[in-house]
Amino acid sequence: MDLRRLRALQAVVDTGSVTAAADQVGYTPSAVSQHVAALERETGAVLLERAGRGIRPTEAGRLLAEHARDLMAKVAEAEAAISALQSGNLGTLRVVSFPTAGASLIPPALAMVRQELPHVEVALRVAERDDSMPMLRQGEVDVVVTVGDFAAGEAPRDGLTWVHLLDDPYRLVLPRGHRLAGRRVIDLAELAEDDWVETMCGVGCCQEASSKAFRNAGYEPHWTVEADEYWPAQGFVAAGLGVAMIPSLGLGVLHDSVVVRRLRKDKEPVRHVWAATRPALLGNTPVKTMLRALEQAAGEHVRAMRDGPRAR
Amino acid sequence: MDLRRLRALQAVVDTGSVTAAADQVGYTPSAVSQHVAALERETGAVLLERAGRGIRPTEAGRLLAEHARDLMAKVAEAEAAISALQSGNLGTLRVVSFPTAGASLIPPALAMVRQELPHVEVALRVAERDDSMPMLRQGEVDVVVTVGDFAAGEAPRDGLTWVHLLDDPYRLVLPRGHRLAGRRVIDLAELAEDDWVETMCGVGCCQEASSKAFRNAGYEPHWTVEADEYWPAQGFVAAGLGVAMIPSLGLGVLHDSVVVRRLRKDKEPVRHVWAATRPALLGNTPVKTMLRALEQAAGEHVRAMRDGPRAR
DNA sequence: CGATCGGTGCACAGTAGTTGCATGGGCTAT
DNA sequence: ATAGCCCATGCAACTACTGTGCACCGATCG
Repeated sequence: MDLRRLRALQAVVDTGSVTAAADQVGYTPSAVSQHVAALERETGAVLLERAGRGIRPTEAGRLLAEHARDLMAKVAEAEAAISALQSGNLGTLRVVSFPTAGASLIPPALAMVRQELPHVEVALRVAERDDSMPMLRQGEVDVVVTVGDFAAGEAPRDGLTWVHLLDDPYRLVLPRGHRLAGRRVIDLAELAEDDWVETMCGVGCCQEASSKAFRNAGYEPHWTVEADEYWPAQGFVAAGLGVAMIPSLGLGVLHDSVVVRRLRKDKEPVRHVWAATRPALLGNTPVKTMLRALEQAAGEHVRAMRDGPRAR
Repeated sequence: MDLRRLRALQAVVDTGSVTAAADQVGYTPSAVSQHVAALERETGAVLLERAGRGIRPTEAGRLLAEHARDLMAKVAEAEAAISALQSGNLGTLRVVSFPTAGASLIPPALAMVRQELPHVEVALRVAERDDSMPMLRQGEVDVVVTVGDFAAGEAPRDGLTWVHLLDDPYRLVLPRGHRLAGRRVIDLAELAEDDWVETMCGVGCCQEASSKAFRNAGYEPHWTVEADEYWPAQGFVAAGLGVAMIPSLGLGVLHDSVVVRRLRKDKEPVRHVWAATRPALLGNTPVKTMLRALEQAAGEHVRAMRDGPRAR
């Protein structure tokens, strides 16, 4: 059974004439007649009978035309659904991010997506890179926001599409009364004798940059307490348990009793924050929108860091 | 949008593999791949993405495949409906008959149809030939049972299909005490002086044969009362208002006080009773069944007339 | 690292679809 | 009654499409 034939039959039944049907569907009367003849061969039923110099649909013809109408409606429905999905009026966008981005980068980006594509459902999960990348490759999620060990412009050619979001610099967090609190820029070496609050953000892929910075400064810091997140870490600093080195994305909210200071530009450790997706999804409106939103949110974060009164 | 393509896509999404889908629908993997590619071109959506050495359907692919499943179900539904209609498990059979057949011929025929095709609706109307034939030609009804002015084997070539059912002989109906009531066969000429009960069955096309018989007998009968149907006419005869000539089909029920007698075979007027349908309907199971049933009912009526104890 | 598997692109063969034209039946106006 | 027109259909020719076979490429597995 062929949709064009059913369409032709439906037109014939609707108009009551082969010629008018031909006009309607843009064929010649001959083509319409042959389509109906083919349907009659396939179904074994007589669909039209001659009536005077025109034709009249039989009961079978009317019945099949009725079903054809149903089918056309279903086809239109399918097309509408696909085009809705294409334009982002439907579907689910599945995003995974690493924990810190989940606080400062994702919320504004998601807000933008939800505003632009209000009918898209967004499913957000938080996971480290070792978990999130396989999920992306296996098609369980559509967009991953993660820390990469490669700098901007050095995206790996691994079959995925990488979008550089920002280089997230580590900052020093000092208690308000710290001897270096008055300085705007601090060299890591100056803190060799201080106590340190350790921050274990999950499995520590984001620790690489910071530990390298300590190696370069020539000492291993003296850890006092270990915080499992960046916000409690601020509390430990405020309580005087030590100083901490925290990436700027982790400083979205600040404790009253701490100050944030930059490290010397040339020795400033950074986390390369990337978004990744599968190339097949680049035509996907929600994915495109999300990537755009992430870039914009990242840009705004960078601007806020540069201009912000608290140097965060 | 093409059903074959949707079918291919559905198979791919179901099996998760182009090759397996090709096996399922009986194509080569290349053909399936190209069908999906065509769908992607038409919809502008990516339906499949490569995953390892296989493929994985995208959200759009799954969505479209789901709609394809719906469509296939609708197509199967349409095919089932048509084949049900073909086999006579569906639909409406519209029959028109002349009044007398509506009493003796139609009921057993309809009973047979309803038994053989219990799901077919039957719409029965009663009309004279001048009304019923246009109805048949215009497609308002499917089968007409009527009195024809042509004998068996002389069906007109008028674009319709005619089936001879029976030659319905006129009978004499006499009151029990009539002077000729003891005879089995009567010559019409013997009743020249009797009073007659006239029977006007509608517009009187069925009167032709009887009036010709009177002309042949050489007299014009003396009409006393006019009955609009055959059953009341029996009542008039029973009441002694005269004798009547009534076709055998009109004698399905007999009044207690009348007797039925044959006319001389060579002068016996008959009504040619025919069924007609449009040739396009000859493939229609209900129509075929109805025609067969009518022939059978007619045969049984003829047998009953021949063997019946009351010579009707 | 070679072998194999799965998917895809390309050229070709076969088939189906579309058109234009001729035919035939049926209605209508003269 | 009849000529003319209209509508549907069959036929031949051309066109477009579809399916196949083969080669290629990337990915996986031994």
